Amino acid sequence: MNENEILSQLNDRQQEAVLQTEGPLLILAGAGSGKTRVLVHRIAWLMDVNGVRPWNILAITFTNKAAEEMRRRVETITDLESGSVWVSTFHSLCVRILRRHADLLGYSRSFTIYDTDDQMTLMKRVFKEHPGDLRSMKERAVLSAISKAKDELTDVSAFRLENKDFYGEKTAALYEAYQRNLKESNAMDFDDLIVNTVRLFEQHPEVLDLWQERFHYIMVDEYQDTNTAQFRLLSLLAAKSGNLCVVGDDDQSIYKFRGANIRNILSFEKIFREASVVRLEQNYRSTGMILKAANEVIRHNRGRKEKTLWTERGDGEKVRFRRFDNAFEEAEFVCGEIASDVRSGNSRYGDHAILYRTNAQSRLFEEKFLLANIPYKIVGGVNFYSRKEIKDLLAYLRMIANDADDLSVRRIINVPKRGIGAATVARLDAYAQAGGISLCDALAEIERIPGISGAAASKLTGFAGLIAVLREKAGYLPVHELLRETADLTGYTKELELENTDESKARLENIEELMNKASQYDAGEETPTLTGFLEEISLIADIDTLEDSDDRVLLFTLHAAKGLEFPDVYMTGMEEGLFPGSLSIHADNPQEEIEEERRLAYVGITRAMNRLTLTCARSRMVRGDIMPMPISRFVREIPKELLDLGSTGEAPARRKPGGGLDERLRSALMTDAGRLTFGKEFHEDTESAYSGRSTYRNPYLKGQGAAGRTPGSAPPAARTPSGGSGFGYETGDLVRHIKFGQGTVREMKYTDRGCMVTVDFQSWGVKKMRAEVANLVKCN
DNA sequence: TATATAGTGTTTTTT
DNA sequence: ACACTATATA
Repeated sequence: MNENEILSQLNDRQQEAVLQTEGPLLILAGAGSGKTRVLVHRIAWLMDVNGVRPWNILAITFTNKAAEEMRRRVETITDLESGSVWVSTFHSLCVRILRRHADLLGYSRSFTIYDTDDQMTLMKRVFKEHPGDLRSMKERAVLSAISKAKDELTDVSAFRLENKDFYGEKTAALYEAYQRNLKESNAMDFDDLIVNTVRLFEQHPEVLDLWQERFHYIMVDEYQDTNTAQFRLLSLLAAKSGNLCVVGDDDQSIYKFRGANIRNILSFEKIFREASVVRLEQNYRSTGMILKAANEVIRHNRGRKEKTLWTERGDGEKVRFRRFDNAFEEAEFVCGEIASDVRSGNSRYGDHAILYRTNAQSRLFEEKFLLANIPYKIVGGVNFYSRKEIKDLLAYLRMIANDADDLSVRRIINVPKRGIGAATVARLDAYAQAGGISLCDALAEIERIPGISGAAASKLTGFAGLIAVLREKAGYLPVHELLRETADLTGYTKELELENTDESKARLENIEELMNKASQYDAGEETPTLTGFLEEISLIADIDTLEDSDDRVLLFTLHAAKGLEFPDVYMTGMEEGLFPGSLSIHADNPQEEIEEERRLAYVGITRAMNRLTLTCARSRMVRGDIMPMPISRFVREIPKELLDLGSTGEAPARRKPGGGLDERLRSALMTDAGRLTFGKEFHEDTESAYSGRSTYRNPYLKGQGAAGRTPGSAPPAARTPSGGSGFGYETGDLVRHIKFGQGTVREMKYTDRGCMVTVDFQSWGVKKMRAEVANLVKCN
């Protein structure tokens, strides 16, 4: 593109940001103000107008998905091959650098990356090794102290100097032991990736020079969420060229708990004194009502850079607020609304997003969507890669790739069960410790290990042999085949097959899924390697795998939703104690903590393009008991004229505590309203979902029958349950469910909640569900 | 050594 | 509510 083409697509402020290519630049970009657009056009300008070579440009994004998106957009507007522009996250960037120079820091290039679970396992081990009275300390707390230290680039000796009290000293000792263990295992945790890159640059000026020469122009997205270590990294890289452009919004800083340093943005101008500042305040995303609500909420924060977003879009609909008796009804409402929206043809499932504060809240929604056969995807939450069977198999791969990885060896030395007990492992470990060698190395010298008897020794030899075979295969097999061999040769698959329970079947499915991912990796990479595969799955988050093309309702935590936008957004669980969470309300520094929560609310509100709905429950199950939940202060901070309170009209600002008769009547009305939506219309909708638009593919079913039924084959299914079954099937019939597959109807019972049908599914066992929503289809 | 059971604590949020 | 740990038992 030429100059005019690039500039014509931008407003004045955006143009300013693109034209200012030299020197430090801070772009204060409000939510939805087109910051990605600016970054993309800036890259295009650098390349097409200024003639900068693509490989001299580095862009850092918050997620891999954002990186990919940016690369794609640059690709479409530039004349040049943009492939060699580096667009990556901090962590991926650091790994790429470290793989090249790890030996300078005393690591091998095949170092392993430890995730949060691995960190915990390692810390538990460190606790055990550590004599003395650590009983009162928690691994979690120590890990978080260490992580915090690393975010601030505080090494063990500095930590020791800063923390001289009893617990400080203990923590310092644990920090030291933890780091030693990591290094001996040739492993780094997430924080180490950043810290070690900084150390590399500081200790090896020639290496720093190399990379400074490479990156003449550096751009950083989501700058408000960088921590001290990341900022140091940027300063080092940009020290020579001085061309550092950061884009951020202090109002969207929501990762303080992870070390994000809001000072980085508030004082950028002080640190880089000749820095230019550009403000982007025109919002292109949301309607006026939504934007006003967002402005009103964030206005309650002190210590922010004053700015007010505006839009040329019209006011649009008011922000809807609905309150329900419990979380169950809240979920029914949201589910029913989305179902009827899609049925009416106004939107697709993928236009809707459900946001919540904690991952635990997703379960209720999941249940509803499952029963209603609405395609959905929960992003984040229980990580696929943290499932036991996945971690087990990956542990095998890791020990193949990195023989110093004792943590992985320990994990799978007796998995599946091969009769190697704790006592034997302890002796092996003692021998390895004494000789200063890894467990793998010790395995090669079994005959010399004292105390290991004939039986135990032969079992260990067998294990060592197995590993040797796998290692040999790793030399020539692609990753997915190596994975299959591993699952077979170790007997892992066999064991699960023999177990033959619902759970073991699900685990087998997961293993299959892992192999699929490996195949995808093998196919998509120019030079696939085992290390590369392991690295990819450690650094790729759930959100990164999201395909825009598939049409499903998306469920996120508010954190995970950052940087995304949706036409129709539901913010759920708007309750004091949940959001803002009780931890922040009762913190030592409530003001600060609540402000962070408020920024989170701001992020949530500004995700919405056309319609925003806030919901909450009067009572909610919290850790086992039912708690009364007041309406979130963030709802109350929105002026009433911006809110649509629904037909039952509960004014959030003056709700009577205790609830008199009035209140109870209104509750009842509210409940009914929820039911109405859910009952009649809902059923019709699930049918329309079945008969066409849905692209939902059930991951639990393979091959035929995995997709929804073909258009036109929907059953006539009368809704009135009077007389016969009224559902197109009866007791004894073979039926099919989209998730559970085929099963036999055992019982049909009519209650005041409608017809409850009990089905004995072939691969899931007996399930009881509401016939109205189960959408069972009779098989012939 | 492996398994069943009772008891314990735990959670915001994530690369 | 749930997962994880320590303990008792075969």
